[in-house]
Formats: sequence, structure tokens, C-alpha cells
Amino acid sequence: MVGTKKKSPHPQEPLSVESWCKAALNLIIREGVQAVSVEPMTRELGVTKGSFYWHFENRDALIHETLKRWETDQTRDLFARFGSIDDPYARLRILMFAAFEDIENGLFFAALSSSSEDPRVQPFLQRVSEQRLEYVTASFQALNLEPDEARRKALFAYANYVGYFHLLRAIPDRVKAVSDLSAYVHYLADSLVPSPDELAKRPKRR
Amino acid sequence: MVGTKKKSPHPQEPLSVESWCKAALNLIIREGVQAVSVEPMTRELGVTKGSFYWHFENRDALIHETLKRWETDQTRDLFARFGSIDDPYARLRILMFAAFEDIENGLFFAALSSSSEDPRVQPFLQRVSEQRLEYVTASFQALNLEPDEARRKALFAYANYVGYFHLLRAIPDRVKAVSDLSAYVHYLADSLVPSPDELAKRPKRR
DNA sequence: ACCTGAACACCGTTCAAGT
DNA sequence: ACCTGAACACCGTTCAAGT
Repeated sequence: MVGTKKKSPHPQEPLSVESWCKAALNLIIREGVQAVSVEPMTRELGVTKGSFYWHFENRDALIHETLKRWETDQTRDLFARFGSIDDPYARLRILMFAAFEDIENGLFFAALSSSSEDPRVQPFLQRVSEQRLEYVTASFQALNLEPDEARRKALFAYANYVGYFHLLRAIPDRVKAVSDLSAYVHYLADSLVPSPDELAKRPKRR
Repeated sequence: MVGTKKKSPHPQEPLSVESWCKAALNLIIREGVQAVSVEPMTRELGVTKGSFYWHFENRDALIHETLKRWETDQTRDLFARFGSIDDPYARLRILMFAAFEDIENGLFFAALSSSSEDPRVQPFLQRVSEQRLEYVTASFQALNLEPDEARRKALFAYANYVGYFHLLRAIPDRVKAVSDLSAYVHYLADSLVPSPDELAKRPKRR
């Protein structure tokens, strides 16, 4: 009560759902889902807890809304970036390299899937994962692979992607020491995506 | 205060560090690290919180002690089960199949690595992971692969293992639908472990 | 419309006191 | 040696009241 600067009731522009979600997204990237915590966030943003509860029903709603926005972005990106590549051979290889090169997004995905047991997270993880698996499977089928083989290769590639970024979070020094990311992805791509030469030798289907 | 059965102060045998750790291990397997929670556990075990704090300094200490015991088991297992297989070709393939077939342990490991950002968990994950990577790398080198290639293949196989069990937690139905676990592991093993035939064709080193 | 402030529940932690 | 019971801090949630 000593006469210091008096805070005005609305210090800046009023907060919006959008601003809370942005803050939450950053927290997830840097510290994981459990770091999205109401009281610390209000301290950071300079408001009281009641302010948060005017915008959201509860903490879960904030997480839900944040992931919903992320999912929308992911979906748009997938088709925007690779949908226009007609040659499935090129599409698969470019997609693999792009996926492993986007380290920020890979680590975010690993952070998310670190909370795969969390019922708030699970549905988003599932939908995004299934969409990616479908997309890659379809691309393999476009290469004339049998459906079974296409599905298996897609799962194989995706498991490798998920595992790689998990290890990059868990034991970054070791992973960086081993790979030469470029050699690693080449190895993955070469072992999964048949070269045009090899494809020519396979019997044509239908 | 109505005259019901009076609880004796020590209802059963007194609890030990061991009994708390067992309970914690089960919680991690079923619900993840964050489910290791003092008050709910005391309710489950029928004691007060003070009892817990006689055995452990705090919650972190319980998690630490539980993981320490797990790490010891893992280390012993690795050498006990595979150390006696002299042929590195057989050792690698048997190890891969064993790793993917032990679903319980795979899911536990995925649960743990879901908390890889947790500083209580990270060191254990790191030591166990590095030990496994060392072991597999050494086995590949025993097959006469160059050190670089051996390291890359070990990381590749391990990332695949980690990713597979993460996806099995995150999207179990999808993973089960796609694979035929056996075909999946065969695919992994065949693409990583050179057959004796193929090895014979390579130039001998040293 | 957007926020404060006080209240309550839940869980982690401490510690003096009991047997 | 092993545990109880009361206290406190921290964070999620509610809600009447302010502007």
C-alpha cells in the first residue's frame, strides 16, 4: 500500500482466446503439456486467475483449443506442401527429407506424443497420425506396391520418425554424435522407397 | 466417532521402501510417471502421508528409487539373455525379435520415455538407451560393418523400436491393424542385418 | 465484455507428537 | 522404528462483485 505505480485494471489490450493459446503453444514446445498451468500463466501475463476463467471453462479447454488450432495447421500444411507433387517417388522422398529437417516441428510432435496417455491429447495425436499414415500409405500404393506392403512401409517410416525425435529429446548428444542427419534420412529413404530402376523390374499390377 | 471397528495403528506388516517402489512401478506401467502421487497412494495403502515421508525424503525420491531398481533389472537382463550368443548375426536377430515381442516392457519403456523431458526420468532413460545403443552397435561391428554404419544402423533400429511402442500406445488399433508384428520385425531385421550370404560378398576388413 | 478478489478443494511437504 | 494429525504452500476452480 505504499504509493507505488497504480496498475490500471486493463494494463494492455484485453486478452483473447488467441493470446492464451499462443502462450500455451510455446509452453508445450519448451516444457511439455503439463507446463500449461493456469496460475503461472496468469502471473506471466499479469492478470488474475479469474481472467483466465472468463475465456475458458477450465485448463483442459485451453489445452483442447490450443491443440485444435495446431491440428488445423498441420492438416493444411501436409496438402499444401506435398499435394502438388504428382510423382509419388519424388513426393515420398521429399516428404521424408522435409519431415526430418523440420526439427522444430519434430520436437513439438515428440513433446505432444510424450503425453499420448493424456486423454486431452490422445485424440489429436491419433487424428494427425492417422492422416499422415494414410497419406504416406497412399503414396506407396501409387508406386504400385501391394496394399499390405504399402501400409507396413508407411508405419515403418512413421515409427522411425517418431522414435528419432523422441531420442533427439531424450539423448540429444548421442543422436547428434551418431548421425549425420542427412545420411540417416538417405538410409531410411533408400531402404523404403524403391528406386525407379527397381520398380521397372517389378511386375506391373492391373 | 460412532463405534466402528477400530483400526490398529499398524494394520499389516509395516511398509518398506520396497513396497512403495513396487506400487510406484505398477502405477507407471498403467498410467505414467505423473500418476505416482503421494496422497492417492497413501489412500490406496491405508496409511497417512506422514508414513510416506518417513521412508522417503519426497515424491522425487520415490520416483528415483523406483527407476534405479528398474535400471538395474534392465542391465542385468540384457547381458543375461543375449550375452551368451556368440554369433553376432544370430544375436542381433534374436535381440530384435525379443525386444518387439516383450510388449509389456516395450510399453513400459514408452511410458517412461513419454516423460523424457522430466529431469527425474531423463538420466535413467539416457543411461539405459546408451547402453542398448552401445550393445547393438558393438554387435553390428562384430559383423564387420564400418563403425559409422554400425552406429547408424543401431540408432535406426532403436528409433524404430521406440517409435513403434509409442505408436502402439498412441494409436493401438491402427498399429494392430497394419502389422502383423512378425512381418514388421522381419522387415526391420532383413533391412538392417545383412544375411550371411551378403556378408560373404563384402570385402573382409583388417 | 473483461477482470478482480476471496473462497474452497486437492496434493506436496513439514514436523511435533504418539506407540 | 514406524506412523498419526495438524499445519502450510501451491494450483485448479467457482462466483459474486467491480468497471
